[in-house]
Amino acid sequence: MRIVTWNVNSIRVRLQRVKAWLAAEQPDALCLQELKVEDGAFPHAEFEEVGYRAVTHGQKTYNGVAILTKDEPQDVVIGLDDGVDDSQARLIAATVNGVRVIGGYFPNGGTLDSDKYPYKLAWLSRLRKYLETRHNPEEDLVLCGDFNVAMDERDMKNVDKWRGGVLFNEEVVGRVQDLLDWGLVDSFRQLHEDGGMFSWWDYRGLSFPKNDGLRIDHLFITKPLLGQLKNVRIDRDQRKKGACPEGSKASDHAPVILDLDR
DNA sequence: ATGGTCGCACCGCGA
Repeated sequence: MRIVTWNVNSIRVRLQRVKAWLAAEQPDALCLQELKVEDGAFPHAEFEEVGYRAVTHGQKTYNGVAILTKDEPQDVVIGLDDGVDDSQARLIAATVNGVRVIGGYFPNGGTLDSDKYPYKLAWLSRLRKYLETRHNPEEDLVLCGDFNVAMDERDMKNVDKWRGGVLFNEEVVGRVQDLLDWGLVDSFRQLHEDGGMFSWWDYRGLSFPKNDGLRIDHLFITKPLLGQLKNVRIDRDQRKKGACPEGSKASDHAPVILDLDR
């Protein structure tokens, strides 16, 4: 079974690339972030052409998440659904072939002194509560997405550039560690002790050619899935411009691919 | 040469 997370930075701009990638890689579940489109304008028919259906939680201009599957997803839950007044579409969950898949576009946080930063901290705490109230660590569960948090100095090239910022500081690492402490394991780290492998490179400043990246896109799994953990890899080629004009532009994130023995 | 980007939507904001 193959489960993937990919921040596509606009599904409309990335449509041809994602379609071609789906046809080639055939994941069982693809979690998408930053759709930047309302649900009514999501290109369902395009994905049906390559054998996928989608459940979406979109909004205009910003954010937006979806799960694409071959088989019908079960028990779809939209958002954190915790009673908090929150207009930002950042979470979607569904059971796919017996695995609970939760895909999130975690808040970036802006800067430490912006009002977006406390929202990020609160959102991370709300997600921990979500796991506590709806799930238990004995389930077969994958929490994946663009976490906008790097967990370790190995997961960035230029530590001095990022340390203390919104993507890598004691506070946000602690909040994501709280998610792990609920009963999750970083599947990528489980199989790759070495660093230097990244999932996001800023569009600015020639970050990708310099490989000035961060590993902020994660697939966390519960312990019952550890025994089925086969492979995790980052498809770095998808950060590169493609050959065909229509699908040439790349997202600033690469897909991260989890393969389970099941 | 010490900068350098995207996407959206409307020219500024978010990343």
